[in-house]
Amino acid sequence: MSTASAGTSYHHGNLRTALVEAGVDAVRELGPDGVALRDLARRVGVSHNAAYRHFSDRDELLAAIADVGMTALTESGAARLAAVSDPDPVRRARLRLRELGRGYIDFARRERGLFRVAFAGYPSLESAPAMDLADSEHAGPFGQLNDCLDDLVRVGYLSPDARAGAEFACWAAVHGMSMLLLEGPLQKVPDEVATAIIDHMLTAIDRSQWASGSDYEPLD
Amino acid sequence: MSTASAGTSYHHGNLRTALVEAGVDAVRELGPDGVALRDLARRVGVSHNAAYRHFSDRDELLAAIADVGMTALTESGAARLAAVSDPDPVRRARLRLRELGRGYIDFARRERGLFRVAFAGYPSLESAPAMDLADSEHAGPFGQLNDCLDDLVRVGYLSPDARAGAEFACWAAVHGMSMLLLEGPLQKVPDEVATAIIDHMLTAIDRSQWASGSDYEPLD
DNA sequence: TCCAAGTGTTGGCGGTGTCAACATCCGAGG
DNA sequence: CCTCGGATGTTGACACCGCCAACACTTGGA
Repeated sequence: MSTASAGTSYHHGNLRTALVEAGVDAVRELGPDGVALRDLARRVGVSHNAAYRHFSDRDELLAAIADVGMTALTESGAARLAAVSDPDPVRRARLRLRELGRGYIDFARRERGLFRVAFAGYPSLESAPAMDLADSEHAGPFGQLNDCLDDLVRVGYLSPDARAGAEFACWAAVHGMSMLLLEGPLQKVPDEVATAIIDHMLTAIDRSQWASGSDYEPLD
Repeated sequence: MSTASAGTSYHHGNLRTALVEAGVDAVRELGPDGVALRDLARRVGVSHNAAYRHFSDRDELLAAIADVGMTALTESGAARLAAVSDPDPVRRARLRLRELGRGYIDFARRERGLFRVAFAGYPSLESAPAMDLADSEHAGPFGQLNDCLDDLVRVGYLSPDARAGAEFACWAAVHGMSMLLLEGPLQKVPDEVATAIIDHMLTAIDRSQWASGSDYEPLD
C-alpha cells in the first residue's frame, strides 16, 4: 500500500510523493524552470500524463515542491535558532535574530533551486505556500522572525513602539540580500566579499532594532 | 534605412529593435516566461527563426529586454531624485534616499514584468544587465543609491565609518520588499497596508543611517 | 558586373503541457 | 464469491516552443 511495490505493477503505489521527490531533485539541479512534467514522469518510471491524476496542473506540482522547500527553510531556521546558547538573555535574543537571518541567506545560497521555487509566485494558486500572513499561527520563517522580534521586546532591547512593522523590514532586507546574491547583480561576488556584506547587513539590522536610547527625529 | 519601411519588403529594416519592443510589450503583459521567440516574430510580422539573425539565443533577447527594463528603472529613479526640492541640505539628502527607495519599489509594483526580467539571472550571460559592480561608473540604480549615501555623508547625517557597506544593506531591503510584494508572500496584501509597510521600512532605513549619536554596542 | 555577406524564409527535429479516450486494478456491496 | 464503479495509469494526439540546416532574396562594394 504505502511503500513502493517491487516489480512491475500497473499502479505505482504512491505516485504523488514520488513525483514531488523527483521534482525536488530536479529543482535542486536545474531550478524551477528545469522541471518538466514529462521528465519527472520518466524519472519515476511512469508514463506521461500519469501526473495529472494527482496534480491538475504543472503549477500545482511546482507548488507542492515549493512547499517542501519552504518546510526545509523553516527547519533550517529552527536549527539555527536552537544552536544559539548564550546565557545573557539580551545577547541571546540578539544573536537569535542574527542567526535566523544568516540561516535564511545561507539556505538561499546552499539550496538555490529550492529557495527560488519556494518564493516563486504562482498566480493560479490562491495563497503562497506555507505562509498565510493573515493566519494566526505563522508556522513558517515569518513566524520565526516574529518570535525573535517579540523576544527582543521582552528582554528590553527593542522598544515596543519600534516593534510594529519591524518584521517586514527585517524580512525584506534578508530576502533581498538572498535574491541579489542568488540571481541578481551580486551573483558572482567572491564568497568572502559576500559573507562580509551579509555580516554588515545583519549588524545593521541588529543596530536598527536598538532604537531605545536614540534621539532620532523622523522626516516630515 | 533606419525607419520601418512601408509595404512588403523582404528585409524588415530594423528587426532587432522591433523584436525588443515587442518583447518589452510581451514581458509587460505576461512576465519573462510569457515571451516566446516565435510569438514575438509573429507579432512583428516576420517568420520564426528570423530573430536568430539578431540574437543567438532566447536568453540573449531576454537580456536585451532586461536592459530596457533596467534603463527604465534607472530613469524612474532619476525622476524621483529630481523631484526632491528641500532647501535644507540634510533633509534634502535624507528625502532623496527615501524617494529613491520608494521609486524603486513603486517601479517594481507598477512594472511587474519589466522589473522581474531586469533582475532575472541569465547564467549564460557573463554579466548582469546594465550594472557591473566592479565597474567604475555605476550608471544604474546601484550608482544612484551610492550617490545618495555619499551625499548623506557629505551633509553629516551619516558617519563615514557607517557608510561602508551601507549600500548593500539598503539595496537588499528595498529589493527584498519589492520581491516580497511582487511574487512573494506579500503579493496580495491590500494596497494601503503595502504602502504602510513600505513607509515603515523606508523610515527604518533613514533612521539606521543616522548612526552618529548612538551608543550602540556591537555583538561579539 | 558580380559575388559575398547580411538578412529573412521554409522545413524539420525533439521537447513540452494538456486534453480525450482507453486500460487496468482494487475495494466495497451484493 | 462475484461484480462493478471509481481511482489510477496508458496511449495517442494537438498545438506550441527552441533550435538547427538549407535555401532565397537583397544589397553594397571589389
